[in-house]
Amino acid sequence: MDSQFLKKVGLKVTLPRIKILEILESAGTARHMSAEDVYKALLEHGDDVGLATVYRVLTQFEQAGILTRHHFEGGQSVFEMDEGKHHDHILCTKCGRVDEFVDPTIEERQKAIADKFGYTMTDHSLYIYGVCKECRKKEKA
Amino acid sequence: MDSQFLKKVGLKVTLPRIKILEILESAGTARHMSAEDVYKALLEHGDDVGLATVYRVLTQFEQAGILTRHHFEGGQSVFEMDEGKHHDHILCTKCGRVDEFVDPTIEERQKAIADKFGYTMTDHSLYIYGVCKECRKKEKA
DNA sequence: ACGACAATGCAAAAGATTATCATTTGTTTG
DNA sequence: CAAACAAATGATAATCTTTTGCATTGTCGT
Repeated sequence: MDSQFLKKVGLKVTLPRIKILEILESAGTARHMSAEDVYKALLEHGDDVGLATVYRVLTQFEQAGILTRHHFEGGQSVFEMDEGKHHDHILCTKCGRVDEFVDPTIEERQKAIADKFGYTMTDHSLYIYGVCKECRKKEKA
Repeated sequence: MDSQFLKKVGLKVTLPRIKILEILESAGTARHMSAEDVYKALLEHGDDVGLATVYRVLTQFEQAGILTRHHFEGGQSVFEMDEGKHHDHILCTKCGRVDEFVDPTIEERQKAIADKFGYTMTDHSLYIYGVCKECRKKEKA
């Protein structure tokens, strides 16, 4: 994912956009970041980017298909790099841990349901909430 | 759903709470209301209830299990009376129409996924987004 | 390098929700 | 049934997230 990519989607190659891409790409396990998260990460790296720009760029990246925006419980949107493969999420309500999964059966059923109700499905979101193994251990203690 | 119900869940029987219950019960097709929606409906009925109270009461009702809160796309929370039977939603992104469904296969798969990842499932939310039949017709025209 | 136009930063604004606090209203008790 | 207490309300301010306006700066094609 280099700067050529930005041009391809009609965005100028600017420093803020490059920095934000770097943050998102290097996020590793913490792939699910809010705008605020990205902003803080930028500051920690010594990159001085305005919060408004972070919001603007994340929205543009979403529209360009580079990112996916999720609405987890708790108000703010979180973003993650879109690596081509769609997936859903299961979240721990205690520690915030997020795991990803794909279930072909569920995908199928969803399409069937949309058909049955006469909808053309454009999108869907499935979040499973629960308590992960680690947090259950802690609770007992 | 009478006032005795409120007492049972530890809430005093007050005018605002009764009025809000009435609005929710009589909502009919428009069962999915935001706090603002409820507030406006109250004003239209000539009931003078503060917006803060609406938010407070809706939250209390949610905790009491009378209501379910949903996080549809678009920022604000929407509430609906909980009639015992769990269901998921399919929404039209053009006109805002909402339909409800239950799919036992999906429910099952979700539990299986939670197990597989070591989670104790507490909740889940599934929203299918699409364009309904009516809106497709309008678009062609 | 120049000029057009997009992108940025800052601060103000907007939208949804929550907190504060003085006042009012249910509920409980004598 | 009225006093007494606690809970609930309403108005407003505060908070939090996100968006917008606008002057300034940076990109990119020529």
